[in-house]
Amino acid sequence: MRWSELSEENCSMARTVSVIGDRWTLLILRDCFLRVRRFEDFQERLGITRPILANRLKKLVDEFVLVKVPYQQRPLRYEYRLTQKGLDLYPIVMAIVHWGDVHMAGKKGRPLLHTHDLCGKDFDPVMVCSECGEPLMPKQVHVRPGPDAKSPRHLPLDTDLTGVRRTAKEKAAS
Amino acid sequence: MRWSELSEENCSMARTVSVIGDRWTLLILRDCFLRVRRFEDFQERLGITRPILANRLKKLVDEFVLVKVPYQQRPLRYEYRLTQKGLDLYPIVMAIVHWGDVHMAGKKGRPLLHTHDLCGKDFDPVMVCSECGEPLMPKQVHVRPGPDAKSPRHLPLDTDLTGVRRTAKEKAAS
DNA sequence: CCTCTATAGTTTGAATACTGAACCCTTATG
DNA sequence: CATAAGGGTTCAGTATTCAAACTATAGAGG
Repeated sequence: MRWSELSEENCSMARTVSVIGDRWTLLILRDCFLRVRRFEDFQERLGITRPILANRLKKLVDEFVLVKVPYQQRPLRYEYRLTQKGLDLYPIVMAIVHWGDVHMAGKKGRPLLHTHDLCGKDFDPVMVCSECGEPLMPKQVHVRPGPDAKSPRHLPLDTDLTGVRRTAKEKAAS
Repeated sequence: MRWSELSEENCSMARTVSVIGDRWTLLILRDCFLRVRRFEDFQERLGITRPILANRLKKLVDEFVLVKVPYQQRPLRYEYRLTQKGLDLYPIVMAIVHWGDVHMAGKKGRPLLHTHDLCGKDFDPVMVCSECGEPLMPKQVHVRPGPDAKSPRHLPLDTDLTGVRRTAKEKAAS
């Protein structure tokens, strides 16, 4: 499967991954949330090569995750800013950073702390259910086909979620 | 920068990305949360090539995100299961799927719905502050150096977060 | 014994993508 | 006119990925 085909998959994860599923893109987005906005700054901070940076920024602009905004005339120069679509990536970025804080931190602790202006405290991000507000546990969630369900390859419609997989033999028998 | 160097960066995002920052790895993990566990099943569902699948599964096992568990003897065969470290990736996966649902869905709606067993309702994942429980907005969060802060290249310690970037000239003057 | 099937990989050569270094363009400054 | 800042592009060499075929283990059937 090619990158270009990924975005046509009938799966929200595949479609998102077609936009941000690349190590450099994720690191660029991290820096965007840290208010980095200019080509030279991204390049210097990330240690990314210039051709790749140009390519990734262009892709993010094409996907409306970033916009180019002029910050000076003569010579005309642009900076890259998150759109609302880009700002909506915040939970993804925070979830990734938090997992790193918990599972990949060295002995000295975490590199960065986050403070919530609303309550004034250092916090961790927690993912909760929009309906009941309880933290989400993978084993307490199950999936079912939505209005746009159809891909036989990407929706496990014939998979029971109890963990008992059917063998080819069992499938053939049914 | 090489993949191998990424994991040594002084940044939780870079460290996490060194483990999961690859389109195939993310898609494999999605399937793990859908209870897919065997090589042939991943291969068929994802349309991934066999060498890459073997490589990515090995990497995830090396990182303790997955474990190989034998499910039969003679011939000895293993399946891949999420460890606790792997289960902790759930917020990342849910955040990615949710962004796709909101920003990349077609006209027909979303491919998959999620039901929360605790409250019985279809839900969206929401990221909240661990301290006050309010939903997190990027503009209401600021960062500060943690106990393991040090990388001059990856911590914006000299960046004011108001969006006003200093030019090289201004930096030189200070 | 011999072959076929199931499962889980490995090998191989061609196609793509990434890297590092250098170069290009515009305008301002000395 | 030379140099610098800022934002890219070009190019040759290296690394990754792809598709298809091949290997390995062991049970089932003849």
